[in-house]
Amino acid sequence: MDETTEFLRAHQEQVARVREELPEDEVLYDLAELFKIFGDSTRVKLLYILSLGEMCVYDLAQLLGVTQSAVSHQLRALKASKLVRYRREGKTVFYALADGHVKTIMDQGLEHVGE
Amino acid sequence: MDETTEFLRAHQEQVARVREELPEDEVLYDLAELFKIFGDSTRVKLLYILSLGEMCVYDLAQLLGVTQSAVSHQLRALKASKLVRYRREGKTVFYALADGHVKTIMDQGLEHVGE
DNA sequence: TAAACGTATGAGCATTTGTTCATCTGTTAT
DNA sequence: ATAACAGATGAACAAATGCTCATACGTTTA
Repeated sequence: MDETTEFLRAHQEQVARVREELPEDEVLYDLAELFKIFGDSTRVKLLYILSLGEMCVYDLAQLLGVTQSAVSHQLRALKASKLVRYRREGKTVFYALADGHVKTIMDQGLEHVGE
Repeated sequence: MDETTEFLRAHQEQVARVREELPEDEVLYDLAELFKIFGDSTRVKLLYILSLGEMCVYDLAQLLGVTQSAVSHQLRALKASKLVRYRREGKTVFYALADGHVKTIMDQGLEHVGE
């Protein structure tokens, strides 16, 4: 076996090994979908606000400086990803983080960007 | 002060308090930009692969099932975000994760999606 | 029951994003 | 020197995304 062939074989071997260790495509797809949620400044801001406590839609819109409609649309996405929960109190709906993962993920991110 | 006024005042107070606790807009913007990177299945897959060890562009393209060009474009984004580092060895360039944050963030995410 | 209020949702539109194709740069081998 | 190879980059295009506007829904109050 010459050097070139040996080189190619080594590559193929590594590729094959990694392919085995890789999670299912679907899992990584879901992972990307999750992070997509955090990948928008309106939404991270929203999530950060909710990490400080529950809040109603109107106040969220005020804090974010966008339409009530826009917030509502975003909250819908967050609900779909099970990142927030909500409770109704009369005409008002209060949103809050669904669990601790969200804060942990944001904190790790903030550490990376140097905060 | 009637009930309605009191209700409004309480809202305003909470909004004001949260506004103070909120990080700079720029920080949250950077945070979103960081997560945007993870919010694409090609890129998370890429990052996951690199978490298993360094690898050259060609092999990455093979594993991801996309063009060499596409991988190169993505790696460029990852470099810009300081998520990967690289070293040249002859004609080949090997990429690897820049630091541990990346893996931590992905692991938290995987935990959330239930893996 | 009708008006008012907070929230949700669909349509439409402008922007952003990810990919491929073609081409260019840089390194090695003949 | 030049051909061959690994990777980088710009242009162009299709698809996805986030916003606003208009309107619908659910709850409360007059």
